[in-house]
Amino acid sequence: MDPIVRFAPSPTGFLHIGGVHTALFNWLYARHEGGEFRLRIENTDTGREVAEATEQIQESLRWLGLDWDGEVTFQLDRMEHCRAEAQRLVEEGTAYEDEGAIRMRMPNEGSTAWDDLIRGRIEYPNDKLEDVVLVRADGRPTYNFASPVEDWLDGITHVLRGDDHISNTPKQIQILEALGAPLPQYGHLNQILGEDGKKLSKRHGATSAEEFRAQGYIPEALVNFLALLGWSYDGETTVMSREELVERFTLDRVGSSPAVFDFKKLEWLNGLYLRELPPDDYADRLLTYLREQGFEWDEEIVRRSVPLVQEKIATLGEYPGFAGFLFGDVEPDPELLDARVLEEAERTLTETEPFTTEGIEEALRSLSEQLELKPREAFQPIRVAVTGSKVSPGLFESIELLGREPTLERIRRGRAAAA
RNA sequence: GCCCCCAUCGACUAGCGGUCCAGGUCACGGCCCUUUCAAGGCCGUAGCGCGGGUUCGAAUCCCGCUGGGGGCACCA
Repeated sequence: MDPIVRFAPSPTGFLHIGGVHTALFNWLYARHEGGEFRLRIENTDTGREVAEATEQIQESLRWLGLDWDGEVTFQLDRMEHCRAEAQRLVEEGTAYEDEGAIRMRMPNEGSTAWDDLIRGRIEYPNDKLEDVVLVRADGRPTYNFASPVEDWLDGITHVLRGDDHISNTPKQIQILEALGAPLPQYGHLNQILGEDGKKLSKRHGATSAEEFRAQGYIPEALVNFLALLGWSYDGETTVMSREELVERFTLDRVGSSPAVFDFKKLEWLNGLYLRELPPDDYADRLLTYLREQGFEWDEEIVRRSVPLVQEKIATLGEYPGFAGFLFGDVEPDPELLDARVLEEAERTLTETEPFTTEGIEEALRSLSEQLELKPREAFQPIRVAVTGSKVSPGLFESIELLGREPTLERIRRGRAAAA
């Protein structure tokens, strides 16, 4: 039987990276096994629901390429069904009314156990199980009731979720058994922690898929990175495409210990994926990114700048700071300028023919020789005057792309500022 | 407090009793390349939490401890 799994976020805000991790593992499992991956919004807590969240979660999943099967379902839509099931339990005597709410009687002896897909056998003493509320006094089912009922309704065969749900599992198993429903198999994924070993939160940096997107990370990198948090193929292979991940993903290689989110490694992976992109693709993504971030820069120049930046930046977010000089004035630090060098550079570049990367390089190299300066000594003031920074794309390419007049203009201004 | 889960380099991990004086990747350090910054190449530092067992033999199995995390809601 093909597995049916689900990702069931609650719409309380942006999709948290931990949620992405859970969604990814479910998705990889479903795709690898040829099963189904469903998306269900757990919105029984109407009080905490954020209006935009439902759409944002879907948008994030689409961006990441985690496509789901069938229609998105909403927990609240199944409210009536849940109520009816709860009523049935009351009639059968396994549940009872308590101040308007319906609670289920939990056993006090023995233990509830299951063979966790990734942790092996877990036993939970029943005397620690409280009589869980199935339906609130206002008629809305609780998460711990609606969730298993829906898993049953949807024919979910495998529940893969964060290990913070371990203590909910015995309750849900008891509920399903009382209902006479089949049990899915449960697997509890490892938690993702911040650098300090605490649960990943705001103060560690970006925590939502949206934030990573805004910082210029691309889905391939994020997916590859997250897959490696709690799963490995052979311990040696690090870089894997989405297809390779799907092909290689198996539950028996999923680990159970918590993993610290390593932003540096993500950045490295992102840079790697960015560098491997075909230039046209890179340009398209960069353009889309810049537009999303509110930069309305000339498309042609952005495209032509791709070869200058692709090897150099690890996130798209670095582009404005790195190549922004191509689109607007710069404010160089006068301390880093050098009037004599700039005067000679202006003279040289006025006459340079052809005004191409090669021509410019040749001209400036002979300039540095004339001035008896090391290349770096001669080029740095020019770089600063032209790009406004000590760090920039290749100088000659940058000058060619900027154009002769704008370059000369900046050098003139640099001379004035230096003097 | 009670219950549950987890435990290999700073980080992610490989290792499922001998082939491990523990391998890969990021980070870090050094060197090379070099117009800056990256990228790239080469080299290197660094780890089985502790204590008991089991066994001819343990990072690998068992127990305890310690440490970390999670849960104990009419939140999800």
